[in-house]
Amino acid sequence: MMTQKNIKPTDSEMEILQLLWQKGPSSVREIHDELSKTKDAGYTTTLKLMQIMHEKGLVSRDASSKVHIYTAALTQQQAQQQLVTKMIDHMFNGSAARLVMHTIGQKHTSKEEIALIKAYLEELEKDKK
Amino acid sequence: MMTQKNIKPTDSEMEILQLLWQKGPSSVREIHDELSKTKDAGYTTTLKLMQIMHEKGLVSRDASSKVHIYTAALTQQQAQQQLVTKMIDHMFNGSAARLVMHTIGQKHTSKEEIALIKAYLEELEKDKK
DNA sequence: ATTTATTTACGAAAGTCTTCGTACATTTGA
DNA sequence: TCAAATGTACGAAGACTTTCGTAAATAAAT
Repeated sequence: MMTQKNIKPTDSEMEILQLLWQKGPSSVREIHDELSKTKDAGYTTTLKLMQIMHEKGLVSRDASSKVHIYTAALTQQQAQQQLVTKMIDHMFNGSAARLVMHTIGQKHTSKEEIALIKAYLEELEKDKK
Repeated sequence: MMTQKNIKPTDSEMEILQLLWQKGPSSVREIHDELSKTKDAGYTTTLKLMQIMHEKGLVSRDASSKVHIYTAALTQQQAQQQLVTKMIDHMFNGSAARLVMHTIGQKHTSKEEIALIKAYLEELEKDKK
């Protein structure tokens, strides 16, 4: 059996996935209300997007009651994984280290954040020993 | 004066930008030959793409001779920056540390890569002291 | 000089994404 | 009960992307 086709969410679909991860299984209404805070689109637009996402297998839904409830079909982990991997391959020549160093090397990475990373690295080392 | 409109390259445009960064200023022919190694599209398709990229301001070109020479209008740095920033904002809740830890936490990040990152962090610390 | 090859310009088809209007079904509540 | 509100389904328009065929200009070759 082949692994689920690698469907790439569009930006709009991504916004909806974000909300589904954040709020858990939700109705179109709930997603739409949240979405309209930052975006200007009609209700049926959101509905249609979510229906298409369902066709694509990006979300599953429970249609047992009138108000259908949608659930993300990917974990946030999986989606992040795909994006990061693609980014490393295409933009950073396959080197995770380059991505990391590029990211850290930005001025808006705070001292606290760097400390976090360092702590994490040290944890890693401890485990390996 | 407002900063150059934030045009987002499509995936196809990104492929061409990659090649322009890699090979420097190039003709359509050069880009197309390289592109066809991994992709199957006609010459005029590549041409059209690059013309559109020119309209969008993603590339500049020298049309003084018959064979136009195209140059990326963004540095690779700038493009990486945009992508990484967007990713951090949208997928990692604004925390660069989370992106970094997620990236390192993948099994295909080798010991050598991790060592590189550690060395980099230590350099950073030295500079700050 | 004239044919051949290479290149740009242009337009249009096919595909995808986003948007919304309209129709129909179901629930709510007066 | 039956009108109003809310929800889903569907189709189609408009925008954008990708693709390529054809025509016209320029350069190269014989």
